[in-house]
Amino acid sequence: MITIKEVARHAGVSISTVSYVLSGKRSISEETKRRVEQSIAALGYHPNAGARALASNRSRVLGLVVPLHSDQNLPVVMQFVSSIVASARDHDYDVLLLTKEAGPGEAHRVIARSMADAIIVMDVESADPRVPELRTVDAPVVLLGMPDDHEGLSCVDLDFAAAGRRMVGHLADLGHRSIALIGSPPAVYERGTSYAARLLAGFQRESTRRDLTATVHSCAPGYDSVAACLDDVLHAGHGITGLVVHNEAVLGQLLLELRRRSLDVPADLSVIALCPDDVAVSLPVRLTSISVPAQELGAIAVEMVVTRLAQDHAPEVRLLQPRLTERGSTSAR
Amino acid sequence: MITIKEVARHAGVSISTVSYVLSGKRSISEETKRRVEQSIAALGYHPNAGARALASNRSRVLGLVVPLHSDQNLPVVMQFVSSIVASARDHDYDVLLLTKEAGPGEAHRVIARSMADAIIVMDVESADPRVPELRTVDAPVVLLGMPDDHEGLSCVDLDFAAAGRRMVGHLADLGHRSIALIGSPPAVYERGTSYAARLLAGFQRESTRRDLTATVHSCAPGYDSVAACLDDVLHAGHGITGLVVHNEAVLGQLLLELRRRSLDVPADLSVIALCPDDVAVSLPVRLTSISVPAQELGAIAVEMVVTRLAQDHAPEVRLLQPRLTERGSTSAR
DNA sequence: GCGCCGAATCGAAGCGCTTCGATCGGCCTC
DNA sequence: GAGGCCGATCGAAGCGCTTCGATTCGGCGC
Repeated sequence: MITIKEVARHAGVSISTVSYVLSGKRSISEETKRRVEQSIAALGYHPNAGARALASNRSRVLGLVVPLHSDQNLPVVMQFVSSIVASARDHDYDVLLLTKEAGPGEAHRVIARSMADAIIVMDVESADPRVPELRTVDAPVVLLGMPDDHEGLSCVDLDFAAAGRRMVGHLADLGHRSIALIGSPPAVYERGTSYAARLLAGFQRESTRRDLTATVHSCAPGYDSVAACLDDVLHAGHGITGLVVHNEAVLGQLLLELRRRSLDVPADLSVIALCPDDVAVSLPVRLTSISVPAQELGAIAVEMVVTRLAQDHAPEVRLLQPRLTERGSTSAR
Repeated sequence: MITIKEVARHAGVSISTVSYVLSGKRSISEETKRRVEQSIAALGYHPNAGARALASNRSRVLGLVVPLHSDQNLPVVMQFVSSIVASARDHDYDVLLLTKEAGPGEAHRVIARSMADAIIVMDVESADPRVPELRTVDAPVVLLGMPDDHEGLSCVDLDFAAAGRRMVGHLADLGHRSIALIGSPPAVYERGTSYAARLLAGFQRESTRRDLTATVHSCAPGYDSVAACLDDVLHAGHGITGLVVHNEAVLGQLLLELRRRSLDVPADLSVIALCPDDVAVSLPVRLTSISVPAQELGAIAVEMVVTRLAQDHAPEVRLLQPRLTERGSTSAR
């Protein structure tokens, strides 16, 4: 193994000079810098991470708690992970993979052992049992998702309430007077998944404000339950003309079922969904949608963590405003 | 931060004694061990990972290269990751997340800096460009998947050739004389994805051996291309009665299309697939299938890596034998 | 009773890096 | 021309751990 000592000897300078060339924390003459860099390249030197961590008290590693057994949307989970890893690398951090399933103790462990400098937690729910534990972690923690009680913690999330309002507003602007929300399976609401509840609240608030007739239906995946749900929605007698869907798993089945019933989208029924863009464009009908900007949220989470590592900083909640993309699955009434 | 020094003082022993209690590398009297353990608990001591890595020259971290932008099967990717992380933790290792997308240099980097002790690479393809680079990594490397040229590298994978033979054999045993393989999209074969080619080879070999009429069809996802593919399969004039499917993405669409054509499974057509068990059971027709035993493969990969870390060990290829689960989607002819 | 052995423990030397103070010229100022 | 200052560099003290002798001590064989 090539050490800094050998680089120093090769370049004819002291160890500390090499270190300062690497870190840029003191001024070094151009000439010396060049020689050192040449030696580093010539010898193929790579600083030892353990030694660096020990001396500097910084591991340059971020702990990331990922839901691996998630019943949720895997592509979105992957998008988050991928943008977090990429952003972390941009800031010269590596990512240590912790699993939600292994429990909240993991975050403590890696921080206590100085394996990581900070923690990012994905898939945080409304009444997430991990939150109290996370509050006691002695390092910056950023949550992706917003628990009800986020006192003292930093969070990043889509503004689901705004998304709910926005989708209702979109339909209302087109003249729809009677709409329905097709939400997540009952289990999701019972679990108190934060975003589902927030979207629902936004949906209802805007419906009331706009004086629309609005019904709410939670819907389990599966051909039969989708059909049953649709029966509910359509035969409630409200003459529903607009559908807000917040349940990616059933989108495909729903559209198929509509087609089977010879209901045209958007002529007979306008449909707007909250789902990833790639899903919205790959369905039998291209859907007007709001997407979860996973890339962006991940990058923001990393930035928040990095900021807090540089200097301490009060906890902060950042809610990203939804962006709606029209794709023709909604039309004026 | 509590250090080993404070533990030693608290327990009234030397630093090295505490270290030996922790590592068990020298014998320590019961009495002393007890006192030290009490002190550790009382003070809430956690060994500093950087210091440990520096002194012992072992990070107790595994680098895992994950395909994050994979167009493949995300649930399976997740199963791999999840079993690898769990197995690693069982062996007291942590997992550093590296992405396939960031390139093969990442493996080099983390090893050169001693951030990880070994590397596990997922989603290795037939002519994987990463392989030559990986061969030069100065640490144990285990591949999940088998490149054509795996000289000097350790690999773990399902025996796809055996899986192909087994599925053909299953249909042949039931009396089918004319069968078809519905394979992956053309792109997968062009990319030379190892497992697709190996399954195909097994399929063809066993078909020949059993003297069956066998055709091969690659199939892109999407409602239309599935229908077109099915036209190909059925109207080729061979009177096909059995279908081997190695293309998880189209399974659902395929079964729907069969239903649309009023072809009953298994009365009119026997179908056997290679897909995860949960997919096999959640489709409109429960499928007889061979699954990719991701859990097991991940665990084996970790074990191989850990073994090679304990003592060096020649490269080795481990191919797991396929297990077929009957679910009634195939019947005698 | 002496030497020897093994079990239990200690002390100290690193592991490879960061960082703080000190040093050393050269140059500017008055 | 002395004093002061600043940029560039060096030396050494850790960071918290592992590990290799060395040491101590009680018991054992003869």
